Amino acid sequence: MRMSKLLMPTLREVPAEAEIASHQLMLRAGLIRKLAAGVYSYLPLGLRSLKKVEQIVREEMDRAGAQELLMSALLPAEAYQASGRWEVFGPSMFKLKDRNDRDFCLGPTHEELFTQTVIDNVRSYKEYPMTLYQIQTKYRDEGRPRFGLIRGREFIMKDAYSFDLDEKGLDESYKKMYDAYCRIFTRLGLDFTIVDADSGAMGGSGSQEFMVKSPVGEDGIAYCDACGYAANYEKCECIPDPKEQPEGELELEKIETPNAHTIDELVESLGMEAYNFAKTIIYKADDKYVAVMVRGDRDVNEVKLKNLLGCTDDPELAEPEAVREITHAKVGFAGPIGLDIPVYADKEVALMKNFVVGANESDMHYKNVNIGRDFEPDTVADIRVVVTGDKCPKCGASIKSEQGIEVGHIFKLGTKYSDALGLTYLDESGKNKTVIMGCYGIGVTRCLAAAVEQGHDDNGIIWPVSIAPYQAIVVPANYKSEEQMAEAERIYAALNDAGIETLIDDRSERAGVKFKDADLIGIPVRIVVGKKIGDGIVEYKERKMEKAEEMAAEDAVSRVVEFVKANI
RNA sequence: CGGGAUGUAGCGCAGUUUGGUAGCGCAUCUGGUUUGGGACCAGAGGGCCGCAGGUUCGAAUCCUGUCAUCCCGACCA
Repeated sequence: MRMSKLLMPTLREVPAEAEIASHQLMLRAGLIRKLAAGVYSYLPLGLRSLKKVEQIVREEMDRAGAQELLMSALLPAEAYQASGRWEVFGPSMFKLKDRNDRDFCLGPTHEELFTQTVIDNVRSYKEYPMTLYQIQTKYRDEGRPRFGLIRGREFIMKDAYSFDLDEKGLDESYKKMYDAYCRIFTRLGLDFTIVDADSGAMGGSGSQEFMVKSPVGEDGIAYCDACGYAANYEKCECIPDPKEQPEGELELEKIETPNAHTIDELVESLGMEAYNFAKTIIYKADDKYVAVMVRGDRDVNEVKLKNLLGCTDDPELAEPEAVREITHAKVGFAGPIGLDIPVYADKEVALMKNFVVGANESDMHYKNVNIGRDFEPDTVADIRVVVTGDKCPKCGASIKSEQGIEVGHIFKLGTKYSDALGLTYLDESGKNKTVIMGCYGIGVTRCLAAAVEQGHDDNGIIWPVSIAPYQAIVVPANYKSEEQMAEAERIYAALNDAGIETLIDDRSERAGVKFKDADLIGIPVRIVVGKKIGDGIVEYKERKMEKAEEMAAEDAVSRVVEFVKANI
């Protein structure tokens, strides 16, 4: 491609709206332009990279035996009504009406559609197992789109769904997708981590996320260097840390704690450590109230709580009025003693002795509280959030944490949608059974952003060869030199003939401008035709290299071909 | 959805406190000089100052409303 004809509006200055590297660079390099919050157009260079990501995903899905199809993005409401998700999605679904006042939406995800497609079109159990996928644009009206392509309202996703006759089949289908995902992210040049993820209350038997470690990631990863265990923060199992506990049981005491309604204030006024307290927090879950206890220096993990309670709605903090009614006290003085709602205590609380809790009376706390003597929790379970330094649940070493961008998620769905929509089959003995599903997503556009987030320096993007918009660039340093231009053209033609996707910077710009742009758009390898062309010498430089190397033009061409073939 | 900030030329910004006919840098166009890491000189074009009301002789500037964008948090099938 001739850059004199290429729509590549690079920006020298950083657009004010972009906060993170990938967003800034994708705008500056002329890959994307914003149309509205979380909605972007792809310009030629951006589209080329996007198509390459899609193609890698497609090749690996096909290799794994999945079949590609394509659903509409515009969907009638009925598609989501049977599963209840027309309501569940709420405001995050883009809803619209047609001219006859019929409800439609722009599809946020397609479990129902795939399930229905299989119901309508698969006739015999002999057709299973089957995995179907599509690469398609999704719409979610996010409360807060941000970070460019990392969290948009319109984005491209590869979603796949497996259909199996039994659990064993699901395990096999899941494993195939797992392997395919590893290949995909490796080919995309991403440095990724696979973490155990929450599989939700609907009883899926497994779920893993593919994370690209990055400080701008929105998900927390807890991991262990010693044994390789890694889990989503929400999912990571917590090993109780007993701290030192006093011997014996002291006498229960009610003490005045005026206006001390936070742990910090209690620590301050009583001169004790946060881990001598137990917080009691009133949650509302599906219109029922429960009390949740964690140690003073811990936080409640609402995902674990939700799974424990098995509620449909996410648990949320009870309204202040409800708290006052339940505890007969101001907010901040709730405790387990004398409460008439179920008490769920974290495992760590069960290990505590002579600790402090709210007294269910304004400005009062109990001191020297002991489980068994003063109250009995209805349930003891792991309901806190993991913290750095916790013991690894697998090997006991110290847990570390990092942020990650979720680029893929694989999930054993089970029968949630096949039950809801009635996807069954008759087995060989004529018995009616439910098809077991898995679902597997990859954020295609997000992968593009993640690749830039992971591959850039001060000068711009550093694309992996596999998804670079072009693989090589030829730069004649002085456009007024006929000799340089002619030789650049010759090299450009040679590279194209060798099957290398090549740009030639034939613009009448100064050399500095061309170098800056080549670096900014991140082309993996560059040949500069300069003054030494009289002796047949050009410069060869990979984007990652510090300095260019001089060599004969022919050698540079074969070096580029070699480099591209080795790194694709 | 709660908290905060910002909307002025394609991009980055000043001007708003104290009302007086809109400015700088980059980019664009023309001419000239340059030509290996975002050149220089001279000239030119480009604005419903987010939008709608209001106050005023007069509003980018003051008041009210509204919309949009970004940041922190909540939420994220």
